[in-house]
Amino acid sequence: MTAVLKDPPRRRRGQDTRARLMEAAIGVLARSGFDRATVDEIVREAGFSKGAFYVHFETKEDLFWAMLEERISRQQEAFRQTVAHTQPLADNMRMILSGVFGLLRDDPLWGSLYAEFAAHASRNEKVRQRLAAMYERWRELIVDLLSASRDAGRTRKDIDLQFAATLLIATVEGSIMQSHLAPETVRLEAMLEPLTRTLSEWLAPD
Amino acid sequence: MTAVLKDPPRRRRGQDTRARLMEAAIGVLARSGFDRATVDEIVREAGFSKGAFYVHFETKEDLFWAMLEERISRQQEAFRQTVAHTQPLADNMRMILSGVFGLLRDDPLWGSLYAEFAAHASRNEKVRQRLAAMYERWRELIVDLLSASRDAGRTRKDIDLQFAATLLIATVEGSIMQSHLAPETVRLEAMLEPLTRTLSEWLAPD
DNA sequence: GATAAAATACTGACTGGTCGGTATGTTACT
DNA sequence: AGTAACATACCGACCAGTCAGTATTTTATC
Repeated sequence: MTAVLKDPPRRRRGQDTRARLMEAAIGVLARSGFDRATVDEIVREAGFSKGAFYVHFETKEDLFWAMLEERISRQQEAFRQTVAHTQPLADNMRMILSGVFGLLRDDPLWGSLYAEFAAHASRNEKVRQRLAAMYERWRELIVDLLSASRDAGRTRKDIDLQFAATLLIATVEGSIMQSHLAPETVRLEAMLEPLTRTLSEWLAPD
Repeated sequence: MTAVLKDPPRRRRGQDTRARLMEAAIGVLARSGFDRATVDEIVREAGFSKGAFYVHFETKEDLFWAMLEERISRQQEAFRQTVAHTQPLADNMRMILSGVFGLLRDDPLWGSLYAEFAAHASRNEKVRQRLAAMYERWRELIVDLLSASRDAGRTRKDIDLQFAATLLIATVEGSIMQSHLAPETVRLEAMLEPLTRTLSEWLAPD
């Protein structure tokens, strides 16, 4: 029963209602979590009525899916654009990290939302698979990057690329997690340079 | 007088009840999350009635706190015991990692529970502070360990210990995250050795 | 060491409120 | 006039928390 997403209705009246509902939902979901977030609150914040909501989404769960997809595709797009093939690996690393960190700085709700996604994923097999696929895609992108760098002699050869990619993701995600939950002691901005240096050194050939 | 027809193994009362409620709650919370988990389901699973619940907990939120505290203290106790001061840093590292990983393997619900805690923390300032304090405690433990190792000349001196501790935690937590959400591609057990080696090499003096 | 009284542990029906979803009506656009 | 977008009022299911009563254990009294 793959819940097919409703086609966005053609925009007729006013602005793009669906987009405004989703934007409002970001705030409400981050503030209250999926279960506590009420449809009434979302539509109120977006300046619409409940009826409008059910024109654009079949259920509340449907909205959740739409948001997850939207966030994932946006983030991966940003990632892809960042990995222009700057030559030195360290520069690439710095650009990727500052890209990701910047996204979080500009949109501070993302951290809460991601925590919500993760929690949902651990109890909902479908969501979990979607997040797993996202990880997989990231790993591919990173492996490609490292692979090219290795072929150019800029990265040590005695390293398993899959493991390296997993470790890189883990490091970044774990750092984000800590800065999200303990911002008074772990500041992402401050970690950019040391992280870049550490990871680059690790990957550099002797 | 005449023996009342009651189950011979009389239920122990009080003390035991609270523990059994909490144990049942672990499963229900991991499965449904805090908001969807109903008190009725928890007490049913524990074999009690709703009234019993409210003898031992003031609110559902109260139960959540109790569980958070219990998990944190248990994990830190395990950690403290693991860091017996085995001499080589690599061995210590391996023991710590396999300790943490083992905890997760033996109790697979922990991953879901932690995701739940994190999600809650990002919308509840009190919970967030409690988790932040937990991170802080971990950092202290790790800094102590590294500090001792450095003094013994077993760890490079040109490294900021706070940063190193943050990075170690991030790496481990991020790995756990991935293996939790994408177990088909990231297996914790398989990461034990490479992780140990990588982290040890990074910290070792040239 | 029996028994009553008090304290404690637990039961489960009930309530008051909440909220996702729907039914039906209204407005704007073609 | 017909249709899609939106509004509003409503319903039924669900659920945290309460409370009055029951069961069991502990303490007090003789």
